Amino acid sequence: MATIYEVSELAGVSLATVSRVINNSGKVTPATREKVEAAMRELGYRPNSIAQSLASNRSNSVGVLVPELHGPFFGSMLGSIEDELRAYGKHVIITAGHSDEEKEKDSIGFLVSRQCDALILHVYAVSNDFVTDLHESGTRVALIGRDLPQMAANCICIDNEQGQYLATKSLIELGHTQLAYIAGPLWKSDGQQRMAGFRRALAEHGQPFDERCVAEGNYQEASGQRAMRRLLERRVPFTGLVCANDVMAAGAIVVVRESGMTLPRDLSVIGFDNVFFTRYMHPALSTINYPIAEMGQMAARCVLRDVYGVEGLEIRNRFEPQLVSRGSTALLGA
Amino acid sequence: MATIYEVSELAGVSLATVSRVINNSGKVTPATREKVEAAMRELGYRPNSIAQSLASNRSNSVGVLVPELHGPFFGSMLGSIEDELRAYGKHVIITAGHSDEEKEKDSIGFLVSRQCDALILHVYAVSNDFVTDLHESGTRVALIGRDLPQMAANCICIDNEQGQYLATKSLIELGHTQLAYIAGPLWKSDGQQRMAGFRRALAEHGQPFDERCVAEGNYQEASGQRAMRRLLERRVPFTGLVCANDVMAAGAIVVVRESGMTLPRDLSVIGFDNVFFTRYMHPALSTINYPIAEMGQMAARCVLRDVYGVEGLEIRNRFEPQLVSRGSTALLGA
DNA sequence: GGCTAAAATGTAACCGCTTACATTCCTTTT
DNA sequence: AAAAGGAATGTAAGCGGTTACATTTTAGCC
Repeated sequence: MATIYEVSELAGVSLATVSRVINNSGKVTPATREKVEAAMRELGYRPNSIAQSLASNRSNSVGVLVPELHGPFFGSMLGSIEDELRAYGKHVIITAGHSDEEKEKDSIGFLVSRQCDALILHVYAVSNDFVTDLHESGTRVALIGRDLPQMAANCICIDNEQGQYLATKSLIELGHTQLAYIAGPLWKSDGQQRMAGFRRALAEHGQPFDERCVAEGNYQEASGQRAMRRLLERRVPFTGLVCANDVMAAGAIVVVRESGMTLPRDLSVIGFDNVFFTRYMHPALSTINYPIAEMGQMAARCVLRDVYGVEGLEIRNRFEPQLVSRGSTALLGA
Repeated sequence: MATIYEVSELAGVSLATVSRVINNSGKVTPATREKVEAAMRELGYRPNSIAQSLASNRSNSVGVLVPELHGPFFGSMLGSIEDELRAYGKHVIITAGHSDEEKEKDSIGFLVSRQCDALILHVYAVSNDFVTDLHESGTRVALIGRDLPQMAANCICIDNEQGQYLATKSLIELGHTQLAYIAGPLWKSDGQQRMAGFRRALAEHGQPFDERCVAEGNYQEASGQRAMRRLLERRVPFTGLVCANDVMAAGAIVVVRESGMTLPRDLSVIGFDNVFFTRYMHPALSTINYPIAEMGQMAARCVLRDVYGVEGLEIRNRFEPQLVSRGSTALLGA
């Protein structure tokens, strides 16, 4: 690969001038600009962005850390982040943290050492303090799914508690008085918040909370199946099932059908997230909309604004969950 | 961020020695290694990987280019690639090409200028010659979904024609004699191959090919819906629907239901890809297994073997599509 | 202890680019 | 026409590492 040196040689100018035309910085006579561009064309020159980063101390790349790459949820987020950043010529380095503290820290370390100009994080395992420390030590961070007062302007979040509350309330309003809940992992903040929303809805409508009607999962499909089996084994009857995410709901429904029930006649099920495949399910899954793509876009815009000085971007930090009623929930007894 | 210079200062050794302990290269006395490690710990030192890349001319990162980031298909692929590479300390830079020639070339250029040690490509728009040129010019490339004789050892592929043949044959064997086909984009090679498989199955079973029973889509859901509407409008009756991928099948099924038909009684539908959500559909979608995650893993292994000299990896270049029969297809009239 | 070879460590050039500052070249002004 | 000032270009010092090669230390042996 040709270097800037060869270009300057061929064009008969100095390194600095070539650099100026590459970066459109400083003053360059149209004539010499043309000479340089011709030389670059002739050599098929592309600047070595590693060297650019090292010299300029910015890399035009932003690091993204998500829990998982597979599955429906984070793909949407990554897609919107890449789209938004790419429109401004920035690029994306992606790592998966697998909700493991070591791995999350390791990934962050990698992204930082990789000179990412900023980080967009959707993390679970790492503590709030770790994130604020990172932020306060000068690393530019946008956070999705957590709200930290010290860096509120860079947090993009949604009210999980309220979302689960809405979901639960919708079933109660359909006449269901016996509800079961498949919770997310209770060591994760959103898992706790969603559980709290479930309980609040029960409490507000004077319904008792029964531990036997709750099973904890880990947001993955198989855990939804296991949770459903456990719920059925306990033989406490219920007519409505609230799930902390769509994927577990899909898993649970497999088990529901295995045991001979029909949706929504024998059981109303509601999920959470509104991932794309919920509308392919039959009956289509009722759920709570979690605008993850839009949230990713907002995180990207935070970065564009704070780090790259792009102006005039509309940014929303807080999103409201919304009920999406579809065929999987129905009036009790209908 | 501390630099190697500060570490050497604090440890009272030279830059070279610090570099040696970082890279475990050359001989270092246990005592001085300990001194250096202590200094690194004290300073919270992390090597600047940009500088390492520039100096050593390798970046320990591999670039991945996929058509899209959202959707079920490429997420699986990215997940397995990241897992495999990460196990060897390599990292992943991801870009989306959106099946557009300019964007694909631009992405490749970026990844190259980013000093990626290798590229894993799943591209559509760019020509075969472009890829082989890239390969022959010394860029390390692993190709998913295309088979180029000049670089067969670095191609990971599957027989699309055979897959679509199997899908079509399965419907014929269930007694269906009137089949419709929702094709993939016919300018993409896999779109053509799948179409060819559909036609071969018809021909082998003495069934005529009727253009009115074919509608072209672009692999996205909405195009599946549109295609289905077109097919219905033409009023040529059919009892079996073959789709070039699962996502379009899911879209088509929405329209099927809108028009009052029940699956699989009134229509048998089969997809292609076996993306994860097909088992959540109801009836679950029959399809052709396309082991995209495994193929991504193999591409990663190609890179590990060729570029990083990892030995003893089992690598498969060619995969066979397999029929997955589920509830969306049934015996005609059953 | 003195000599030598091997092992450990140090020196300095280099990777390809950016950028502060120095220099040269035009214009303009008087 | 000479001086002044601004525009264009050039020079060279980094950015933070790696690595070939030089130098020093250590160890082994007689």
